[in-house]
Amino acid sequence: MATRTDTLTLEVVELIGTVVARYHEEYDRAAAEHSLTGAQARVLGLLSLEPLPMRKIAVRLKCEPSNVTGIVDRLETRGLVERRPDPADRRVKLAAATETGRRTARELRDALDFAREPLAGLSDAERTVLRDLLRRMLGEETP
Amino acid sequence: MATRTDTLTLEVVELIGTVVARYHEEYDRAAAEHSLTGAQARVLGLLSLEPLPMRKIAVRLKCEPSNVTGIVDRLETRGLVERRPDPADRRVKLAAATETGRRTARELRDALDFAREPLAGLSDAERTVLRDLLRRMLGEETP
DNA sequence: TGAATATTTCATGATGTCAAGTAAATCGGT
DNA sequence: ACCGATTTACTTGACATCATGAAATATTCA
Repeated sequence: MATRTDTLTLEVVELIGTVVARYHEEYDRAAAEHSLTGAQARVLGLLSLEPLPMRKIAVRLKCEPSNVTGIVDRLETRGLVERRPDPADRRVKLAAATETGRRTARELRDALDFAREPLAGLSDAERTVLRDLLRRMLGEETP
Repeated sequence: MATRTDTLTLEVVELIGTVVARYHEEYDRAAAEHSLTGAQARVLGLLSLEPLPMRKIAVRLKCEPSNVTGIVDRLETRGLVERRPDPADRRVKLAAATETGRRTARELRDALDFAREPLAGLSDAERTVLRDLLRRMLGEETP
């Protein structure tokens, strides 16, 4: 059984820290190429899949709804997103990506090669092992 | 050979995204328990290992030196960090963790169970595989 | 009608950038 | 070795973004 401080475990923890750092670097760099911040890119990515009420964006981002107002404001100013009324509930405003917004989101996704490219160096079998280990690490049961 | 969009690769990419999100949740939660922000906790963690000039902190954080001034200011106000002159170069200010700061940093590290605890569910052999796969993903050669 | 919900606005603080300023070290020519 | 010019380290100030929380408004629901 591993102690809390055995070398192997600490090594893996540090590697995960590096993965996290690398992921953010890549994400922010890709966003910056479109003059977007990380938060804006994240919201735009969500809205490129489907329109969402402000409330749900806040839940996904794990932040206060009042914060989302500003982020969507900035995206809307740049014509990447628009607010629509929800026909079913007049309290709700749906934020939806515009055509320009969807195009930008697509370019962003394509630029996010951080994980994809290095994974090309692994075989299918290795990728499968990695997937299963990550799943167990995250407490998801292998289906 | 994997295409850019094969299911397995996308699955792994998404898992890594989840790992990143989980990591930050845990990190910020642990920091918040000590009334620290993520950035403050990160700097305190660095300084608990060794005193560093402001410049080097900025390099580690990949941000502007002017930003570090504020973060260290706040840590200093709370008595967790102090600024010392560098005897070798009077332009330089060394930021160093105080005794209180080192204790806080230690508690923070102990609270960061995100990666350690779920890793306990993996065998030594599995951890070794995970370590090697992560290393290759990060482009580090296995020593 | 009264409670709960969705959004916005405002105040505040932390973080991030950039430009300008001060102090100290270093470099190059004499 | 000296001195002026450049570089380096840090801070300050102005400004944008992100984050929280409290209060205001509009709407829905019980």
